Amino acid sequence: MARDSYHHGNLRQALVDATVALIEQKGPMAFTLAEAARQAGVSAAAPYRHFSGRDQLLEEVVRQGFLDFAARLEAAFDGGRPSALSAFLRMGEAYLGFAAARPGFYMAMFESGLSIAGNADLAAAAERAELALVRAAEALFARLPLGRRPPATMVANHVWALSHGVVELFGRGRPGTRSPIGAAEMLESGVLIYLRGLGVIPE
Amino acid sequence: MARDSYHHGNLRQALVDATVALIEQKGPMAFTLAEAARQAGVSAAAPYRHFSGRDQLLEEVVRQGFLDFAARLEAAFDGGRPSALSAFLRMGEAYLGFAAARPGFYMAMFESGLSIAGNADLAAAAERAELALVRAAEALFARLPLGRRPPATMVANHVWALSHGVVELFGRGRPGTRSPIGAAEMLESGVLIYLRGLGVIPE
DNA sequence: TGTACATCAGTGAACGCGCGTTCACTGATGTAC
DNA sequence: TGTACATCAGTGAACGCGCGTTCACTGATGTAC
Repeated sequence: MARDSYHHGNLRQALVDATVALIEQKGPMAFTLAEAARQAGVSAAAPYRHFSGRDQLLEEVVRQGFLDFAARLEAAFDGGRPSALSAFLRMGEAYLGFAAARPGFYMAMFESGLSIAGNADLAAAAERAELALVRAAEALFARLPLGRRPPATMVANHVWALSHGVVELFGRGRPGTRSPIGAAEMLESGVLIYLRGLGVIPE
Repeated sequence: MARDSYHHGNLRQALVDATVALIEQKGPMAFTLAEAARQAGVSAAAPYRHFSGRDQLLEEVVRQGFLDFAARLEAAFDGGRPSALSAFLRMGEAYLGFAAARPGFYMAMFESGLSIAGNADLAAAAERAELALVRAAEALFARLPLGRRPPATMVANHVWALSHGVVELFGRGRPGTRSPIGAAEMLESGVLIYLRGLGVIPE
């Protein structure tokens, strides 16, 4: 953290890290370029050597966030081993794990109000995450007869929405009434009921 | 809207309305007391006759939002007529309907970062909405044998989380890839699959 | 290895801005008689 | 119905603040010879 010379060495990434820490502590509304620079031990003008401005720094945070997010989802799925179902549930855990371990990234990605569609890099990174979810859903249906397979994109979207809702409402005690049941159990039970409804889990 | 005298007449509510409109247009981060006052056609100091400050105005918006939200959910459920299932689905529509018709309120309630637990009035209003969901879930299970009824609170939370996720991710095209299927269809299909998984819908 | 010099990555002062909030004030309204 | 007066709900000027951004600058680094 401490500067050992006039040059910082890795200011660009240090600013990204500071931004994440700031958002984690005080929410995405509280992030300011000036504060991020201060946290990185640098003058308020220094960030302009690496970013065109406040917005571009935030975009870089979101981009890195989506890449890490996608990587975690992919790693959790692990090609669907040992079974597509267990891999799918592991992916749900990874979703919550990311939101819990990197709340600053998660908030920047989903709560900062930044438009993802407007930036090609961001859209690509977000799409990689979505693709991981869709592939996992497809694997889940691989053994079902062709005519009985639900649309994988729809299923991926349902599960994403449920996961996101659980994070927002119960992952950080948002709507006053913190649920007695933890977020992880909440998501897993919900996904299991949903998959039973799809006919993926017999009985 | 136009002032016809020195006294505004209903400034308190006009400020609430202006806040909602502002948040709707530019997101919860962009709301400022000064801008709300401007929109209400009043000096920047005037709001202090009705609110202790910026935060209290936002709290009032959230409070009114939760009351309207709860009222809509209750009205949609309508005592579970004609059937608990159709009433439950109607309630899901009402959830999305509120988010779509009053996005300013929805954003203030769920995206402004305001702590609901810290304010007794807000907590009460939010609880009324949650209660409506729990009651609807209970009605859904009324015909099931006692031993086979799922915990209504869990079901209410699952559905709330799914609804919220759908609003956030697909209701306003958040994560880049606006889904081809609309938010309403997305929620209804998800809830139906979930309820089938619960055994509420036979087949 | 040494030197000259271009380039890079910082500094610090300054700017204009809009915000939240306070303050003494004043016009409008409501009430007692 | 009129009048005196208290109270209410605004005004407008002022404040201190922190922000985003620009600018000329300078110290550190890398490279050609």
